[in-house]
Amino acid sequence: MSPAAVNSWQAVQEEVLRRIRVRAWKPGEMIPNEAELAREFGCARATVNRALRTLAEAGVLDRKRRAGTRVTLQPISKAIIDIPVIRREIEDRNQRYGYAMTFRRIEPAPLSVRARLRAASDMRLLHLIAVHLADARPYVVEDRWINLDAGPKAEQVDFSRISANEWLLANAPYTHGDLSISAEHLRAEEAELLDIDASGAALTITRTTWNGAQAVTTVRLSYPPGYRLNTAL
Amino acid sequence: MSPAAVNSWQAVQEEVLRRIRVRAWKPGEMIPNEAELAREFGCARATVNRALRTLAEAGVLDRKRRAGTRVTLQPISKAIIDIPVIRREIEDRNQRYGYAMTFRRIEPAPLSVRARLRAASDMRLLHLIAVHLADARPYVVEDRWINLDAGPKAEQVDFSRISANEWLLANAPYTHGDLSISAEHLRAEEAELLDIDASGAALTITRTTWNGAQAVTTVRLSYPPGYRLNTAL
DNA sequence: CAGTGGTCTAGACCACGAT
DNA sequence: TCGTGGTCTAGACCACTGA
Repeated sequence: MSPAAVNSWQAVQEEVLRRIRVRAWKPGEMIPNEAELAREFGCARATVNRALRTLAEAGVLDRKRRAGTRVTLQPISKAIIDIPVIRREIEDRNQRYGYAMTFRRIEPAPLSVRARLRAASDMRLLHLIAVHLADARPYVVEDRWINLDAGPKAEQVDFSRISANEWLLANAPYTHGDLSISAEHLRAEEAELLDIDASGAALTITRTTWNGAQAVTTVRLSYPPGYRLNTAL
Repeated sequence: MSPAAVNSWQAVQEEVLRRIRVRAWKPGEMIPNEAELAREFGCARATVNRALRTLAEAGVLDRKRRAGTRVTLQPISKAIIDIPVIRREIEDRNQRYGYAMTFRRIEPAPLSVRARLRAASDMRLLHLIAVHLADARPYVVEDRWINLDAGPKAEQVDFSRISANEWLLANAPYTHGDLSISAEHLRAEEAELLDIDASGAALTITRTTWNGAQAVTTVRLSYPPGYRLNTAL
């Protein structure tokens, strides 16, 4: 009656997914507990645990102590978007990477930027604008503010030679951050840097990072029309 | 000399992250192997394994059998974006959910849609356009094609009463899919449905799902200007 | 308060792949 | 070839929380 032993956690996961797909276990329904499944599959409970825990992280199952495990009623797809260093993003496309800084000044930030950084008005900020190039063609515009109070070394760095993107990664550790994706009208100067009509819709990624309570940097990346972020489900 | 026992995998993970942040272990460098760390921390190797494996999944470490574990040279941030059912997305914002279908026809698909579905020209496709409302105001436009060869029941469903978004989730299982995010110029009819100026930039999510080799559905969600996808890093 | 998932342990075997 | 991470096991204790 019982099937051949299913004794790898991937195999358990596959079998569980199969039962969910064929509606043997329906959305919202409880499934047997770990000990029971371990007995059925002829494997250790830890193996079942690994399989079910991973499915819960993926949003397929809901698990609660004492209450047991049930199939998620309204699964939330989790789209995992990889955000690589820009140089690498370009080189992975087999294009030649290039970079040009077009603006650098220590200046007071506009309110919108101060809000992102939760910054007092007296925070010393370095403002950089740069273009990243793929095969000598504009690929993305980077508009960045760096908190000099957090890492004063940044003031001495020659950002016309190394991109802030890379320098910060290697020199400014952060503990956490947030990221936001939106569609924006290209600003005139960004359109000019990207060498396209000003009429386009730009995919924009805004990222702000912190080291403990201290803001490190905030950056706004504007990609030209046509750019897509892709992921598998 | 050795610290108090670090015997939860989260504690091990914290300590490893701390060492990376303070540059005790530098990017590109090898770190001690699992057995050694287990000895140092006074815990089982499985505990160290769980901590390091999770960090590798997060892109902080690179692990290879025999070659050992090293700190990732250029970490790829993985932004995890939750894509909930639209009804839930709206209700989670404490707004009242509403829905209106504005178009329904079985018709041949344009080339762009056939390409997404990898569809032959004779595939029977149901085309739906609908608006989802938050507090009676347009929230997102859904432009969907459903493969009737995959689930013929869809032809009988009254999609003016239940959104395809929800019906498919409950009735059309899929094994895999892909998702793409881009910024698009709003089409005139979409702008009208969203009740805004046609000049805006729309964040667009395109999702296609498959059941085995068979296409299930493809959908294009167009959000009005100002919409943001957020995530923590 | 009792049943469920969450985790840790000590030991074992194995797959991979750098050398 | 052989050291490293990947995984499985059997058993144990614990934290949470629903009944």
